[in-house]
Amino acid sequence: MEQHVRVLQSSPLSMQDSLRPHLRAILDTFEAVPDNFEITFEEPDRPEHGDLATNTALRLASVLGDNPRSIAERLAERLSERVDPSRIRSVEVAGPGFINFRFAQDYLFDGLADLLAEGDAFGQTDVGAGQTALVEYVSANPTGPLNVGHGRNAVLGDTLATLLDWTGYDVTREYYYNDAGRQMRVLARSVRARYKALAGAAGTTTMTLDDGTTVEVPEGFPEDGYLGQYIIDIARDLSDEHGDALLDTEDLTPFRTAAEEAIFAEIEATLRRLNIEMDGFANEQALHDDGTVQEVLDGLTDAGLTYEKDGALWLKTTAFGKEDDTVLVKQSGEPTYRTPDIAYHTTKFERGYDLMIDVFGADHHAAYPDVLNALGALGYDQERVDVVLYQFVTLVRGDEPVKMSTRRANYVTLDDLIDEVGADVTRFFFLMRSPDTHLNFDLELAEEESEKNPVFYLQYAHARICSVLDKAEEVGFSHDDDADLSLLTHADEIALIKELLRFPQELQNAADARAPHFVPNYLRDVATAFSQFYDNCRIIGEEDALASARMRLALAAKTVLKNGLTVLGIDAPRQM
RNA sequence: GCGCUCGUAGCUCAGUCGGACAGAGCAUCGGUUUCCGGUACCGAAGGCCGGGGGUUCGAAUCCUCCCGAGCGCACCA
Repeated sequence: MEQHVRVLQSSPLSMQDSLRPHLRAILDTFEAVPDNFEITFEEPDRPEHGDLATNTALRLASVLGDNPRSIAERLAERLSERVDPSRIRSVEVAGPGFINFRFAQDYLFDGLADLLAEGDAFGQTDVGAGQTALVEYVSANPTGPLNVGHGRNAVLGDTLATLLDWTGYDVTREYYYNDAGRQMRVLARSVRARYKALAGAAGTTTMTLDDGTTVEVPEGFPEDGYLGQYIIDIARDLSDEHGDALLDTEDLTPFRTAAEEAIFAEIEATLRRLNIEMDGFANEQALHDDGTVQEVLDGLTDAGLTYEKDGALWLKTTAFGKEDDTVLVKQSGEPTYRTPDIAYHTTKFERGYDLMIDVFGADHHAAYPDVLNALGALGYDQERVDVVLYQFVTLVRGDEPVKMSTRRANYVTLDDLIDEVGADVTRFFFLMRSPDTHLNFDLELAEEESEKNPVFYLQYAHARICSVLDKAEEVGFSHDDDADLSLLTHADEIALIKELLRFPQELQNAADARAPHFVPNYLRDVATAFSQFYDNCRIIGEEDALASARMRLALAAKTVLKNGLTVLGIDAPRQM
């Protein structure tokens, strides 16, 4: 905890924490104020409203039956007597009854010194210390290359994991896939048909797709088989390795295994390009093999939540408020995807995670409540599972939507996207919007390496600071850590310091709200504040003491940009 | 029909405990450089926050009804 206090010492969060007890003590002297009255602070939008504000008086008006302005006056007067003048410069009543606080400059300089001392670790907090978190993401079944939607999932999940890591959690990144169901069977049959065709053991036939067009496929190719070129490549590899030896085998296993391995290798390679490395993989088959799936079925049955009908086993989801019950085990004896999914989640609980986050596409929204409710029925605390849903991605090029057909596998793959715009831009564009909004990914804008492209604005600011610091050192200036930071009194210097000190809180908010997009938005503000400072405050040419102090401030800005981009998984280049 | 997400400037979007005159980027128009990276900075213009009703001292934010968009509503995942 000592670490936590030290890290946050300079941020507005700790200022709130230090002001709150004072205000609480004052409120305690008012009979009518309930003990559980919540004291809240906000960071005002406008500088003339100070650095921190509270609406306490406004909210007490009805409770006390007095006008908010006069309540505020009384509170402010007593607060002024209590606060530490080395941290708070002024306490004022403003507007309808807000109490505005202004930070003392020494408080800012101390914060800046702390920031510089922490360096690469600045921004880390330990509010999650001692807690473990599992983030499940990507979780695409290995039936083909990752698409653009998987990309949003992957980048969101990865960044959420990093955010939790930076806020103190012990984080595990996990990828779950279904390797036991129908999809993998269709995949194996698709490969087998291609393999037979390559060996000359199958003729060709035509198949009509949903859009009315026809394609040539081998005889025996599944109705809903996978049409991509990668299937043929896998078949060819099998043919090279085994010759005709697999022609007569009825067992799909060699085809399935070969496909799974080949496709997984591709998926992992794609993820690696995006700086994504999973800690572990979990698969459905293992849950069947070790009996977890059966335990779940037994548990739900013991809870009285299942029944048999039409040869299938049903889950009474109506008991959770749904319109219809849903099938757990099909007539065929095979479970639906839901059942192993519940089983998988029980393994997360059994492994003892305090927090479990699932990243799912919007198309899952109807399904996950069943999983959560089933977990609740099995005695697990569903509050510990948090589902982050993201809306779909549309690729556009200027005004033109990019047409895609999943069926034909002629969609733009995630690899194609990375080839076209690069990993940094890919990550940034997926992260800069709220998961809740439908994402328009503009390839034209993404490819533009100019000021129009927000990721370059941040990278440019970082590169520029590196360049300026190098130049200043070349001509004989230095930024010792004993520089006198109190020389930084220009309005743009103060504004930049305040912006930089918000970083730990900003990461905290992003982690708490599961909202990675807070970070790109914040970093843009940092880059803007730096640019304004840079425009109005020279370094080279100033007297040594001031130049040193400004170099320290530039270094601090560089640190925040670098750390922020690191959290986003994006490179912070020294030059563009 | 039901459910989820969304509807904010010309475009793409912030605004996540309801707060003080609604923000950013791009696009448009205008300005800034003897000087550290102008891929920058400053300014202007641009909004009945989809619409109606309600709660509140106060609503883009909460409730309700309507309109519109996307996604779901499988013994597919």
